[in-house]
Amino acid sequence: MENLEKSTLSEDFFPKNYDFKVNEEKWRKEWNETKLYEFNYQEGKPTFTVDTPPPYVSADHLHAGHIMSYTQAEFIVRYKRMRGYNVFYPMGFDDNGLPTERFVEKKYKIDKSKITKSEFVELCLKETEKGIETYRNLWNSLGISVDWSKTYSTIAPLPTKVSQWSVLDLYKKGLLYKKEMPILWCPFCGTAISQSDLESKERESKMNYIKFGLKDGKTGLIATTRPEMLPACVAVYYNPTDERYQYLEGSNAIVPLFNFEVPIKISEAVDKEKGTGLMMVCTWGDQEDLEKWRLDNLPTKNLITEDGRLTEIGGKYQGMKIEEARKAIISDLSEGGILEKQESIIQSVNIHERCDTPVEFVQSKQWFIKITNNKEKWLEMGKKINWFPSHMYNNYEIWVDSLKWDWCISRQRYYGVPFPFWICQDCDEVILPEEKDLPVNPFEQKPPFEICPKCGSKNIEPEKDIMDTWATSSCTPFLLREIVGRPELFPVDVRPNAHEIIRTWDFYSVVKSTLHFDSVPFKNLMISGHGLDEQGRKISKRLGNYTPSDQLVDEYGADAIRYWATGAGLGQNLRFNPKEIKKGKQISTKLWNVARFIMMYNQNTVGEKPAYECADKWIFEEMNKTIEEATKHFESYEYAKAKMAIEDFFMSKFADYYVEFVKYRLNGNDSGSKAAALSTLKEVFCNILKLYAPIIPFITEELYQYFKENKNEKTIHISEWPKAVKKLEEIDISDFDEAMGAIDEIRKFKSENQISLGAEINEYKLNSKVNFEKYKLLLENVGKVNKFV
RNA sequence: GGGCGUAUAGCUCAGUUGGUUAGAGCGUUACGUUGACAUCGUAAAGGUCUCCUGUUCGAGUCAGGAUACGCCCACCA
Repeated sequence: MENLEKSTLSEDFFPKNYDFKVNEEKWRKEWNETKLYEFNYQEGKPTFTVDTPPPYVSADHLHAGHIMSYTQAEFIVRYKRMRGYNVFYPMGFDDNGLPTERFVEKKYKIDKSKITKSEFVELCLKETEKGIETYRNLWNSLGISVDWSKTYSTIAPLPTKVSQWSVLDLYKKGLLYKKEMPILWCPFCGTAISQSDLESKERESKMNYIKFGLKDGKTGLIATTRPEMLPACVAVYYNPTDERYQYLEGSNAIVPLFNFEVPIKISEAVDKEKGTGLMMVCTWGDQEDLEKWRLDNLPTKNLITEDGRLTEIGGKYQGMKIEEARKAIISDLSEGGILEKQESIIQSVNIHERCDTPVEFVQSKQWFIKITNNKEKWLEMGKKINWFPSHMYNNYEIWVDSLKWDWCISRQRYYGVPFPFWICQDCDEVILPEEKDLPVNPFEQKPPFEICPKCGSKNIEPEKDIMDTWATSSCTPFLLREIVGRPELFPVDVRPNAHEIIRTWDFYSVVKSTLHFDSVPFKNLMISGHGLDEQGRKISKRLGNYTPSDQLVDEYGADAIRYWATGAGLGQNLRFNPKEIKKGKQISTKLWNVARFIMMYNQNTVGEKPAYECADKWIFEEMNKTIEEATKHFESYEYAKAKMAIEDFFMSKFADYYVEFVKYRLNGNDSGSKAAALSTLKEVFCNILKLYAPIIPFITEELYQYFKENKNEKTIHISEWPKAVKKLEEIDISDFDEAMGAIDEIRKFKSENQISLGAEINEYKLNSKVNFEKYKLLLENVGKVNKFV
């Protein structure tokens, strides 16, 4: 049968093939120009605020893992936008502090002694700019729907103001204090660090058994991996129930090589089985040393300098680096016959996560936020947040339980937000700015008083430390509202991030919002997994096991990559998989071709009264189920399940069956039936596009232009999310699955007898039970059977 | 050492509150199509649902235990 309509579907009107490069570029441009994602507060419209992680600017290694975690959150954002929320989704950049400095140091191989502070900061700023640009380009090409007009960087004036306000407020509340005490120190980075900056790493080490002089000329063995700590030894301990050492009670031990006496003490905490049961305590070799030192008020011997060398306490080893001193001391012990034996062991040591250097305990004066006295509160607040997936709360709880230190937020670095404080050098009085004067740069601005209000001294200096990166980024939940001046945007609705920053960004945000406002920082927390390479290894810069993101987008297109990102359930790791990406492309192609098919017949039915049939009702009902299911899954952040539901409907029901069911009607002469088929096709397909829109925004936008009902509507992305609607209640399709079964039977028969599905057969004897009267037309036409016998 | 997660076809994963013969996609094989579809269809092969014990009329699903892998934390005399 000849079809005039078909010939009118010109290449200009609807191209045969979908060109993702051209289309994605077109819509990218359009969305940017029309400021589609720009947030403008509207009275009465519900808001949805997203506190997306401000990434570090070390953006030269963006890979599929980054794409994965950001797009997974973005699916939800797009869904919410279509649900009618006024979405506030600004992007930020964490561009200050140690991560940026380390990045710049590595990239330019900087020797810090040969560069001035301002030159260094200059480089940091330059790299920051470049990093932001890289991110912005990639995010834009992926269709991440952030509002670029509200972009912040943590070192800009407003975020600085908020961070400074935060420490000022905490100081006034007595929750921020400066104190000199043993702290965690990174000798490589030359700064204090916090417990959350630690990682542990296994390494080979030697357990040294060293002879200590005891009373009555006896000797006792002490096992240690850190013999270089000997000069800082302040006591020796044994367990009070250890019979081997009872006779030592109240006596002293002589530290070998250095020949000074230390008291011998008892403690239940000493494990008789470990080492030799005799334990030396130094200031400070490990956590246990610190405990004993605190508990028993032991004296302090500062052995380690800020650059990781021995102080004058080290005697002849003074000035040596820790590793050097260890070797030298072992060698001397050995020569003197004081080293009984050495054993190789695997030891796990705490290292600084930014540089892998083993950390030290150093006596230093730092700023701390009180957190260890408040664990119950952090747990209580953590429970008020909805965790997706819920078991991720465990990570949080374990972290809170393991807290040993107050949160050290001061860093001895260059590039970051300064504390808004001046310090009287004579009496240590902290001089505060007025809140209204924030942000302040104490290095450039004068303090509000020239004279110390406490002691009258004129010797006032700016606080020279800067804030830790988490001390500033933990303010984002109450920074966002400041960006647009809308107090009601706090607490934010959702924070999406990967699980490795639960103990930092998430925990510290809870701390700050609690201490300032007694509120949770965010209502929902959406935790993503990691991107893995094809072998299942974590994607990392070091392994180089990834294709750069821009190359991925170029090769496959944004929709296809986004499609891949739906592959892992929330919180699960996802392997990079080119086949899944190609599948994404396939879905696009299928959508395109279905659209093309519908458009071929999309003429000359205007004004016809549609006469709906069973197949129409069936596909509407299936659609309703799909809408309900997909909506339920999106509501609980289960984008992967939503995608599966949508796909099953589109591929297996709509394209495989319904489209086949209506071909004969579209080509036939029953204008009412044809109009019904066409309007059903269009309506259902339009809803399919909407359901897919959060996941593959480009092709759905392109096709929506052909199928939207309201021609004034510019974009699918703020169109209304589909609703399940009751339709065609007068039609009974309770036996429709029987008709489907009959069609399957005919298809199978043809295939088994090597007959083309398109070929007509004269006679067929149906085995399936079916209401033949009712489905005669459908069966004859879809099965292409002339006569059933 | 403690906690959490994962374990289903060659690969990637679904499997709702326990209920016939455990599914999909990709891959493989055979055949057929190629007038919306650089496709598509029909079928075949492929699983002791990691293992053990239990609860039950009935367990991939629930309980207890084990193993492997991943992650978090602790230990680091």
